[in-house]
Parts: sequence; C-alpha cells; structure tokens
Amino acid sequence: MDVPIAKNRDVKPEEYAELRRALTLISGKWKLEILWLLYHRPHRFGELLRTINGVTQHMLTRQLRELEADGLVTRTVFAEVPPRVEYGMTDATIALEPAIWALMEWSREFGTPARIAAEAKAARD
Amino acid sequence: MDVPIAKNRDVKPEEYAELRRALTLISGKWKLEILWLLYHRPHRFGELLRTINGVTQHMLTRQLRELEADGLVTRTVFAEVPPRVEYGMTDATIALEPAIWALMEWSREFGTPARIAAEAKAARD
DNA sequence: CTGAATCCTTTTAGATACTG
DNA sequence: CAGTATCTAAAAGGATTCAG
Repeated sequence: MDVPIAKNRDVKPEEYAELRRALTLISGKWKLEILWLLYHRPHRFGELLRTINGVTQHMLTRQLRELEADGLVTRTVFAEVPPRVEYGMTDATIALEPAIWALMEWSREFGTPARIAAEAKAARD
Repeated sequence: MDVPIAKNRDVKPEEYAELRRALTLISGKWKLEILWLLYHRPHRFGELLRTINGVTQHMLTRQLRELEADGLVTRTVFAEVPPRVEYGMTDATIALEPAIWALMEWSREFGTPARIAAEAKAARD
C-alpha cells in the first residue's frame, strides 16, 4: 500500500494487452473455483463437478479446456475402465497465487458494493 | 511465492463471488488504461480519449460510468463554458494498486502464450 | 465416468449519428 | 467539450441431448 505503482514505472502500450490477457485467463465464471480446488490437490472431473456449486458438465469441460490451453491446468488421462481424468497445477498456476491473493484481499476490503459506493461518495464530497 | 495461499486458509463460497466481482470491476477492455492514467494524475474526458489508443467516445463514456458506479473513479463536473469534467482516483482505486501490480508481474512472467504453452508441455512430461 | 454436439440467451464491445 | 441514442456484431454463458 506504501508503494504506488504509478510512481515506480510506466507501462508500455503492449503491456496493457498482456495484462488484459492475464485477466481474461482467470475471468471465466468458474475458473477461480477450479484453480482454488487444484491448489489444494489434483482433482478428477467428477470431483470438480460435484464440488463446484452450480456449474454444469458442459461449462466445466469448457473452462477446463480453456485453462488447459492457457497452461493453467494439466490434464492427465488414465487408461482405465471406467475412464479417469485428473487435473492439476502448472508452474504458471503456482506463480499466479500472489496475484489472486492480492485481489482477494482487495475484494474483502473494497469489493462490497455498499462499501465501494460509500468510498466513492466520500471522495466526491 | 513462498506463501502458497491454499496452505494458509480456505475460501468460503461467498468469497468466490466477491473475488469474481473484483475481477469484473477491472475486466472492461479499457479500464486498466483508464485507471493507470488516473494513477498519475486526474484527467479530463478529452485527454483520456486522445491518450488511449483505439477507444471510441462511446466506449470511453461507458467504461467511465461503470468505474464511477463501482467507486473506482471520481467524476467532477465544473460549471464552465465550455464544460469541463475531470476524473480522478478513490481510496478503492489506490488500494487496488498492489493487486494490479501482482497481476502485471505474473503477466510478464507467464502471460505470453508461447511461454505458457511451454510450461504446460513441460508439466505434462 | 468423462465429454462432445447443438441450439439458445445474455453480456460486452463497437460503429455511427446527433446534442446541451 | 463531453456526452446521448440507436443499431449491429461478437463473445460468454447455459440447457439439453447424445456417446465412447
């Protein structure tokens, strides 16, 4: 909090695109839940489906495919009957933790609509 | 990096929604550019329009309105002719800096598609 | 058990013209 | 100068059905 970003460096135009891309990678509706569960341990598809409240089979598959394509989860297929698929972390996933943590801290402080509205009002006065 | 989030605490279901909301707040296509410029100093509408490459008047207005509604920018109208409107930071904006910084760090390390793909491949092997 | 295919709704972004 | 009003396009999310 004592380290204003803007005072430290400028941002090149291309970096905005990269930063936006980073946001896109984790902005899927279920991706944070998925990643969080995987931070604890590898999970099977059915485990994720049962654990994540409200997600459909279709959406879970799609979010996992996107995460996999972006290198944020690993997908391991075991040649068994019945089939077993396990999802796990990558180095990129692990490196993402501090950013998620920082966002969660901020969300707890300022993420509440009422609180944010109050802050804005106070700033206007 | 030495502090795995998952090892420290669990996340309540409601917190996922809050975290997703935080992401939504900053996920607009032009919001990061806007916030970054405002971190340096207050800007007028026309200044933002000229400085941010590729944004249209319409989109800039909409993104600013959303940021304002979310308490991430202040909007000050000066009763002058011609009209002058200035946008600035709020406490919530300032508190957001560390999270943006963390995301940008991660993006520089893992945000490149090629790099991410390589990481994923290495993890699979 | 894991997931692909199809169709549909909602959200977000953008282009264009007009205004106090 | 700083917007608003329409309209259109693209992306994201979701329900349902079928399959190795």
